[in-house]
Amino acid sequence: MGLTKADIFSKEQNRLAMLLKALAHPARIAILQRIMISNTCICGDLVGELGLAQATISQHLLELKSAGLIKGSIEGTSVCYCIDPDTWKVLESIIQDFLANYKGETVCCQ
Amino acid sequence: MGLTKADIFSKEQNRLAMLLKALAHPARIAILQRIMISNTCICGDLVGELGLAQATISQHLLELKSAGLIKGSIEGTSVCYCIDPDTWKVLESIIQDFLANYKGETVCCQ
DNA sequence: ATTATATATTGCAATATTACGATTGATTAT
DNA sequence: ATAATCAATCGTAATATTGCAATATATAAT
Repeated sequence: MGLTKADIFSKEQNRLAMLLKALAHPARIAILQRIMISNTCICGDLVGELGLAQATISQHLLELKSAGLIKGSIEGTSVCYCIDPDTWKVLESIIQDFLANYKGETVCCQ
Repeated sequence: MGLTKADIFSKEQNRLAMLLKALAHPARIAILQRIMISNTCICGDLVGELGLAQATISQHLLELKSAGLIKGSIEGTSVCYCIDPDTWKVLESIIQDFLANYKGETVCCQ
């Protein structure tokens, strides 16, 4: 069907999956790294740096924005993007919580 | 096209995106949580616990296995799954590295 | 050998994602 | 006003994902 049955999972499971999905593309990883490494907003530098068409990058930016991971502000003729600190904190927190469930190697399955 | 241009990104970016993609579904989150919370391998308990058909769960398990996140061993007529500790360590490490790029709130984009 | 049980695979339909060219909209410079 | 620049949106094609019924496979029990 191609349609996730979101209703049978918890709010937290859906939220984590949604955020991870937004991250789960090399172009979006690259965009976020570029923003974070600059430690500032970046304005339009992305096209040309990544080897993707302008429309494609705009689409990836929209996905990151829809997930709440970044926010953009119009700066003259270009648009500046930066990490949305609120969502980013949530992301860090729920990823930590998820990974913390792992208690280390087990002695089964040998 | 629907085909990611993996060749224009770094090995690390592709690897992180691949692992996050394997995680980025509420059913697979739920499966991993179930395995981790048991702190042992789990054998066939998944069908019935999640509200998905057996074929669907089998498919999600295959995706987790293909990404290297879990491994399975045949135990009589059922199959036991557990976290693959090697890949899991890599996952924790590269997620930490990725998140560590964030230097905190900036003063731009106001 | 036959049956029961558990998981994997196949085939299919519905929907989502990725990518890009072309176009549009908005702002700045001339 | 006009042109230039930048980013968003639209339309489209190719491919991927999600989900399940049906079937196949493999082991255990009778």
